[in-house]
Amino acid sequence: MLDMKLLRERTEFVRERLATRNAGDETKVTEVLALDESRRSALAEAETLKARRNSASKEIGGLIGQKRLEEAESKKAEVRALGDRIAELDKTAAQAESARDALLLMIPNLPHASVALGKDAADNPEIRVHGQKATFDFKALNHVELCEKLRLIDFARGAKLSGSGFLLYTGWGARLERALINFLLDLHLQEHGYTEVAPPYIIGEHCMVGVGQFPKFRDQAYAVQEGLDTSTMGKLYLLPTAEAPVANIHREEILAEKQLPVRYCAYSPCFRAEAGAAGLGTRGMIRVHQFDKVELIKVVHPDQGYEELEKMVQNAETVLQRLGLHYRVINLCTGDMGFASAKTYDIEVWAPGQGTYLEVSSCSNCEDYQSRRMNLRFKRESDGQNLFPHLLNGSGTALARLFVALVETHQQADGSIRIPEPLRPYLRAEVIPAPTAAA
RNA sequence: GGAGGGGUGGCAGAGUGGUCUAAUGCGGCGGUCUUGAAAACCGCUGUGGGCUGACGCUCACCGGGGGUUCGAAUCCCUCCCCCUCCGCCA
Repeated sequence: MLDMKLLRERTEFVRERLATRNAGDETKVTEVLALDESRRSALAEAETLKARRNSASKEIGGLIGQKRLEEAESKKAEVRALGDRIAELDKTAAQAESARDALLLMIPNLPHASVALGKDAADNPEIRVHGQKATFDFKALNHVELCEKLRLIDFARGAKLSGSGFLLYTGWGARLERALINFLLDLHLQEHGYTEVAPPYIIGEHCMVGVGQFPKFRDQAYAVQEGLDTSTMGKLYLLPTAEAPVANIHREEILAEKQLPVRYCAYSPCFRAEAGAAGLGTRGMIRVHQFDKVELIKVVHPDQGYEELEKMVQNAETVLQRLGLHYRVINLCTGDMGFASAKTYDIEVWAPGQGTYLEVSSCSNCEDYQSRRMNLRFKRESDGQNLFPHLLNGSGTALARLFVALVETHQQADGSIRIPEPLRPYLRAEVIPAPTAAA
């Protein structure tokens, strides 16, 4: 969430930055400020009265100690009235505070000054391009055709098991998925300096609030329940991304400055309800309810936030370069950015069979927006101050779409799929063979 | 699922209604002594909020929330978490 002090002291600046998102959030500012004001005035009065009560209570203790009981009783009567007024003011302050905070949680992060202004995806500037669109001297297939022909994925039986939007990987398909996961993890651990973590896949609500998924996107998550006990419904959720648990690892902690930067890398499946999403009806792997992802998370000193963001994008790009895939990097404009982010790069890989670019990575610096929500701080060595670190997250990368780009790009005239060199040790094969007549 | 025990500062650990402004020990930081170090001694050592131009003043926090009381770490209610044993189980 945003810093209340910033809202108070630079109100117009906050309004202007929020307005660049084109989501109308700037209108909430006035109300937040009003609630904050009523909280503070009630608090100031309550605390003055509490100071008076504290000293009076001490006197009463003294009087009783000296057996001056009558004086003590009259003093008690005097203070009793104070208590009522204090309770009233405390209640006012608490109500204003929780209303203020509820509203604050609904206000997105301020876009960084370097982010292009714009309304939607059409306004996202392209930052750089790597490689070229693959061309074929035979009739190239799309990934659905390839997956069916090579029996990489059994779409029909996946749907039979769990409904549409769920995939059953089979044979080489399952092996390819697993090889990719291991390739990605090793790359980031061994070459990019990340530490591997393996988080729970079912996580508490506070994790979702911490990263800004909730309260706004509650309808997009799968809520779980313990057995038939409906009272447990909604206490835990299936993770929509490993960002949710991993970014929360150090929540409510005060890290030593020398612990920074923290760099985590985690594999997890990701579960998305995709309620109301247009594309889910599409056949194939582009938009599904469950997909695998290797996620990158960093906790860094605010001075290094943007430097580390650039490195993170490069870490994700390396994946696509090693796999010989054509991609472009775009910068999300103010109107297209995620809720918690101050600046986001998307990496889109070319999928020849689709004839489009597919988003396989989204790397964001959320600055102190999430660390403030989860009360994660670090102690600055020079003066002992507790500061909010920058929290970064990026996909390194999402698997299902990577799978699509890979098979569509590297398909061969004979129906096989050539495996890029760096992936071969993981798959223990140089090609996924074309189906034989017997199979 | 059943039974029991517990949650207090960075850590250990005392504290069952009133100088708790939380004892004591350990650790950490600074100082004295020393050629230097150790030991010893002395001092400091949590988080957040409010008010103030500032020095500062003040409030809250003993797992979370609520209650009783003039006054709660302490009494009551409730929730959460941890540990031990039993049962079931990959």
